[in-house]
Amino acid sequence: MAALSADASAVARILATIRDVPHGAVAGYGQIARRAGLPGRARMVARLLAGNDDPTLPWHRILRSDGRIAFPPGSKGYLEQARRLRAEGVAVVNGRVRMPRLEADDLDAALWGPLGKP
DNA sequence: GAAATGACGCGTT
DNA sequence: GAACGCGCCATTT
Repeated sequence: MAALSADASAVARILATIRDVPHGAVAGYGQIARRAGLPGRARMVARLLAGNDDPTLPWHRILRSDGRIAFPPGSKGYLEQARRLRAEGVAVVNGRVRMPRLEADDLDAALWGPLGKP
């Protein structure tokens, strides 16, 4: 049937990219989308996580570009994500993660390797 | 087919 | 750094 959701290949790439984020590290929606070969589809990544059914998917490592938790402060998802991040050694203050800045730039290159650079 | 919605991003103020 | 506004993408009503 029918292609109900977005292309399965795109979804697979996104999920694979998320899974590639190592323990204790964080990444942004747009970052994931870009690495998955879907620039500008940050929202698609969010939608995927919203409907994700995979408990093994490290969704808690995905944050906004500002390094902030995407959930509204005080909500269940917010607390859950913050709790999980801290459990991995990630410092979360006021719903904001303290570190992406230094790694954000290096992250995609450092973890997954040089993409459009050198 | 138009309008509304949402785990987003970026530039401005 | 926070608040605002506009743009972008995909699904739903």
